[in-house]
Amino acid sequence: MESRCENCIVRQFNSLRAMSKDELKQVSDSKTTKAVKKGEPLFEEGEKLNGVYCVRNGVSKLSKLSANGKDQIVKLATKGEVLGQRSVIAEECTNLSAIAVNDMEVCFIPKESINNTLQKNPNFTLEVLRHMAHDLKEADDVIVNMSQKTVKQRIAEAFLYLKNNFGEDDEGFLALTLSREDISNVVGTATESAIRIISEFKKKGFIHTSGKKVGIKNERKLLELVEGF
Amino acid sequence: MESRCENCIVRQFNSLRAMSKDELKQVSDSKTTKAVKKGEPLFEEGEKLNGVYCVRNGVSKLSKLSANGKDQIVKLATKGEVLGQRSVIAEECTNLSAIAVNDMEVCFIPKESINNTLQKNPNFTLEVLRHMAHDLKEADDVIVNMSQKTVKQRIAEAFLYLKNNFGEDDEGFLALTLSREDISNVVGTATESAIRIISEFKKKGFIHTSGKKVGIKNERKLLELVEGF
DNA sequence: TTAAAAATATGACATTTATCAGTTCTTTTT
DNA sequence: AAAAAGAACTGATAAATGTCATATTTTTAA
Repeated sequence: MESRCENCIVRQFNSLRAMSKDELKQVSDSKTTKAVKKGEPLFEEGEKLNGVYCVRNGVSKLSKLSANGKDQIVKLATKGEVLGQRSVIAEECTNLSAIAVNDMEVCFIPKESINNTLQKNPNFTLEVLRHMAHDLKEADDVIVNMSQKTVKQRIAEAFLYLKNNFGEDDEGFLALTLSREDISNVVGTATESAIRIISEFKKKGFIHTSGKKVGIKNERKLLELVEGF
Repeated sequence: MESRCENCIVRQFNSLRAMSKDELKQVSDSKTTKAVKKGEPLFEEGEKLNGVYCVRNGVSKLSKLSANGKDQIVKLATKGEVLGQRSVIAEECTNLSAIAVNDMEVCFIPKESINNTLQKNPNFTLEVLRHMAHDLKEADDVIVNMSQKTVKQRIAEAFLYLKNNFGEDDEGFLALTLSREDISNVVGTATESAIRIISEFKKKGFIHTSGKKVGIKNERKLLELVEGF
């Protein structure tokens, strides 16, 4: 397993690629690698972060607890994504919890390394800015989906999203397996409602399931549903 | 009316305050001031923007058209806010429309001035980044509200938001008057549903109205409602 | 391997929200 | 000032979603 950031492939996907050799060396020297087991938190809502987490492997859900006691999953972050950036930059406590959806391997980079580069290397700052601009656009889209689409449409969309972003395994099941509860927390609905709609999709032949695993059988039908028939 | 950015008070509220004197001079020389009447667009979803808009006066709604033909208002931007930043930075078309809610005065700043400074002045870039980090956090909160709160709670919250961010007039009405349709587009519901709930609030003595105008009578009750009794 | 716990699933029912049709009030235009 | 257009409002009803109770299956731990 390669442990120098300079040689890490993951870096190609995130803003760290805009760092100079020296800066990268410094990050590499100060970083620590950490294994996080499924279900364990990287950090929790309200914590003050002393650095950011670069995901090498596995998937993390970023969620926020609502007043009614339910978690809302705002984003699923995978290989290459950097978590905690927002709160390190704004120097605030995190507004989100990050919990491993499956076993993960992450690198923790102390905020000093980040802040230092932010102040000295405009290219890096600009790169981070571009990423954040992208995240903001995605967040706007989520807002519109949440408020204008039905639960059925949101679940159909979630399955298509999972296929496009995480792919399928050999047997044609979605590579990222989420519990029914996680699915309901992604689309913002009651777990029972999510289960019911999943059953309906199964009956209609849009998907097939095996335990928690879900496979897409009729992508076109799901797409039509999302678009509103 | 002062027309040099160097002396513009509005600048204190946004990232332009991190510009150097020279940079500000350049922005001031290249900017154009524009009056936008109530209901007119600053720009529309899908357009390619050649610069950003700095709001001097008035309020703009940032919205996105959903598949079912309804607008979702994602944000209300007022004095001091800079619009179009996200799409200029990401070099993409806007994902949102900006329409004047009341008569506005805005300055258009060509993207060259912005991009130029972004590449040369890390302080400015960092300042923009901080603002965007803040916007992203707010967007996350909106996602959670949209998916976890009832329409009633969202409307109560909207009124409190309007009071806190735009204040009240001499007679105790909310200073920013929105049509019932705009309110329903902010909270993501049918206009009739919004009207019905506004009537209910009136009956219960939480608010009072006069035409379109809404005044908050019992802030505590509204707050309790938002928190879930 | 078995018992216990947790997750998934389904039914019955309550609540919330959307839709449609129509009325009244306000604003704009003539 | 009257006519026309657009908002605001209300009622009836349908559809979507949440809640609670309970059964079944799967996973975990003893």
